[in-house]
Amino acid sequence: MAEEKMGRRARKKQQTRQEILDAAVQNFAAKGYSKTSIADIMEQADLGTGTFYNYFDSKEDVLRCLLERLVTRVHDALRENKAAGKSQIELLDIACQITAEFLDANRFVLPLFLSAATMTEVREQGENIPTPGFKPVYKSIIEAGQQDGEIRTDIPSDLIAEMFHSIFQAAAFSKLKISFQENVAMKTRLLLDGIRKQN
Amino acid sequence: MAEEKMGRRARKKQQTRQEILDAAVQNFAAKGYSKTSIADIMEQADLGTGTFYNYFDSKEDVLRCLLERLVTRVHDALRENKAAGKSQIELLDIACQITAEFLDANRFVLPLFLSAATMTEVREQGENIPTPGFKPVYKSIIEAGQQDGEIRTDIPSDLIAEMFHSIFQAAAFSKLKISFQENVAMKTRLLLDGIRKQN
Amino acid sequence: MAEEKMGRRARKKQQTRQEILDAAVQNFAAKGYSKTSIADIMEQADLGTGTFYNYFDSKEDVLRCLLERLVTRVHDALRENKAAGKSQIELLDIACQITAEFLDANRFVLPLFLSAATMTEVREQGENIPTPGFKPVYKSIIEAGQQDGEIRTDIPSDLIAEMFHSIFQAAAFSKLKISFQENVAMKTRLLLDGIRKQN
Amino acid sequence: MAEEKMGRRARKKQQTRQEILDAAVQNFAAKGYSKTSIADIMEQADLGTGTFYNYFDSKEDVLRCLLERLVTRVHDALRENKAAGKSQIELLDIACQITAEFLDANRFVLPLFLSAATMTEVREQGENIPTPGFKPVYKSIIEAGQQDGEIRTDIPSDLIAEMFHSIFQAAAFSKLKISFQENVAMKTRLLLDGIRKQN
DNA sequence: TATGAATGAGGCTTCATTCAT
DNA sequence: GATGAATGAAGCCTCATTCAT
Repeated sequence: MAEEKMGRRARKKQQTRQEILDAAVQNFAAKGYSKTSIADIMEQADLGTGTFYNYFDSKEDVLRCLLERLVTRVHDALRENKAAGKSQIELLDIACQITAEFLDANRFVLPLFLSAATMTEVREQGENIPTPGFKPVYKSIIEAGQQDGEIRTDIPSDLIAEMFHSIFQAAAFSKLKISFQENVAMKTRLLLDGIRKQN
Repeated sequence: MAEEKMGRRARKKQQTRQEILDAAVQNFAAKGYSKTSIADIMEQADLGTGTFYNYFDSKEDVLRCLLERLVTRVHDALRENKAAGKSQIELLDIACQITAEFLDANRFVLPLFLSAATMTEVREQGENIPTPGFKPVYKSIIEAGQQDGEIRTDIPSDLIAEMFHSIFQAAAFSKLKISFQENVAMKTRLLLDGIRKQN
Repeated sequence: MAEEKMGRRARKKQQTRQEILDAAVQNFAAKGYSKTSIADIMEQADLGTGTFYNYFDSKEDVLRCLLERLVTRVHDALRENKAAGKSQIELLDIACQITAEFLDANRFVLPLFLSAATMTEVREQGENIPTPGFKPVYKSIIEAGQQDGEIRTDIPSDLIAEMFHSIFQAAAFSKLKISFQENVAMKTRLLLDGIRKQN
Repeated sequence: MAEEKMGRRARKKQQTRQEILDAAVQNFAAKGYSKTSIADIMEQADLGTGTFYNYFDSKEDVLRCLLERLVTRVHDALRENKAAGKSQIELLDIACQITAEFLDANRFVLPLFLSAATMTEVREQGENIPTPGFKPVYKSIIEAGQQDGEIRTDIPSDLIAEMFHSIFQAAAFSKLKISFQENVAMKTRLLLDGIRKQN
């Protein structure tokens, strides 16, 4: 890692940046993105307002960072688990589980995720914020499953991937009194049964 | 209907109100809720800014109206179609179709629907704006299906209803190049297959 | 009186005007002048907003009317009582009593009276709203008293008149738990003792 | 004093705050409280509009500050002068003189003082803005005088204190062409003669 | 005469961003 | 790098006033 090579200076900088991100996350989670001001964030971080701009370009920049971070971590976690020779359906199940675990521990980003689309400039319909690589992970597993004959092929892989994506949305806003992870687990079961190739 | 009895004055008033709603809808659809100012709306409606407040209490009030209207219409449309003696699964299919049609014609409200949660005060996680009766419609059909033995009972009806709800979210943000209604149709197929009781 | 000669038309008009004044008075008394909108007044009067302008030029016009009315009535009441051959000091006492009675029954105008100065355009320092004839009444009695040798002459009559005026202000804002009229009575006693010519 | 210990930054901040207060005072004096906008104040202060909110919560907050400041200063000035063994009547005379001097140098606050009642919500009749300690000072001198047998006891001290208070109001709005301080002096003489115990 | 919808100027307030220290 | 005062555009909302019916 580069971290070890960084001087004290650079390490301190990283740390401050992290503190700002943490503060942002807490505020976003508590009040929502648009109701959170940069002053709010920096006060929480116990830093001067102006300092913000030494680390980020804008409030939106923070959001972008948070989302990227989320995606990256999920992506990595999944890659590790794809190793063993499980069936694709099993892999999807595991993927959902890992994602759920991560989101459960970082619940706040999901609202961000969802609101991302609405809070910024006009984008091409349904384009919202990039979130590079979140759906692709799922998509690639699904396509492998379709080639293996495990998964139905009458529905495009993209579309199925979107359904997996929506599981987390649906669970995030669920009114049910079960845990987030259980919630995701049950929804995953429904979906897995729906996509399994019928003989 | 009262409409016939209304004087010219009242009719004009209704019409203006509608024009404002339309203008709001166009702006919300184009720029999102929070990026739309009341001035934007009223300029689009070709009315003075202050006139807005002869019809609505606040921007949030407009949103509330739009959502209510959406829910009411969908609800009504569904009730009409529940008449014939179709199976519950078939009913769900029809319900999704009708909802999709409505949303397709009123696409803009879906972003609203989603962003509703984030634009106001903090609410209990997943509470967002009431949207009375949207999910309940689906839930009641599902429960009927569970009693008839058509639909699996190992997953709570609420949770299944949430998945139906999320179909529309997922379709709204879809990046695929197929039509919204087709998109919903395919996702519905996946879900219906997933909830069907296995023999 | 002209009232008897007025046709039904004119009588109705007078009555409407009065209703508006009453409504204004109630609102001013309850919320203060600047927090009262013309819409408030006209709603209270159960009339359309626009109707206001058939009777008054502006909100300030209403205030002017109310003050004029107050002054006129007090003035008249005093004139009637000045008849009998009382001493000037006694007359002043009576004058205060009548004024207090009137103000007690029309309490709301006093705040108006006081705020009048601040709520309108810039006026020469201490000019505020005309209030024609309120102080003059007192002043003329005082001057008569000075000529009769009842009242001290080392203080200008104007200045004494102002002190009488201020009695009502002081009583209006009094925090004491006695009645307004008693309050005025005691303050009057102080002042009368202060202006009496010492032998 | 903390002032000496303040850094340059803090000192500048205090100064800016003062400049805003001064600008407010000038505007209030010229146009009255409610006709003065925050933009007016800040333009006079040659600062951006938004800057106002770095120093005050609202326009009403400014008013509160000004009144507090007035009261505090008068209070202090009086305390110093109470030292020497003057009679209570003499003390009252001095008190009026000092107050008049202060108000003469800060004329603007008097209109504030008076208009305070009308510019905010309805308050209990005669409650207006706190103005803590203005009347109490006078009241305590009066009560001492009553105990010493200098001042008449048939009128409550509160009520007499209110009369002293009203002297400044009456003088502020006076139409006479004499100076404010002379005006107060004469009115004070009237009142002192009125409250003196008759043998 | 009565109406009340329409108006738009103007008030208050928030906040992302800059910049001198 | 850190600071936080200053900024001013922009948003929301109120309201006296007009005018067509």
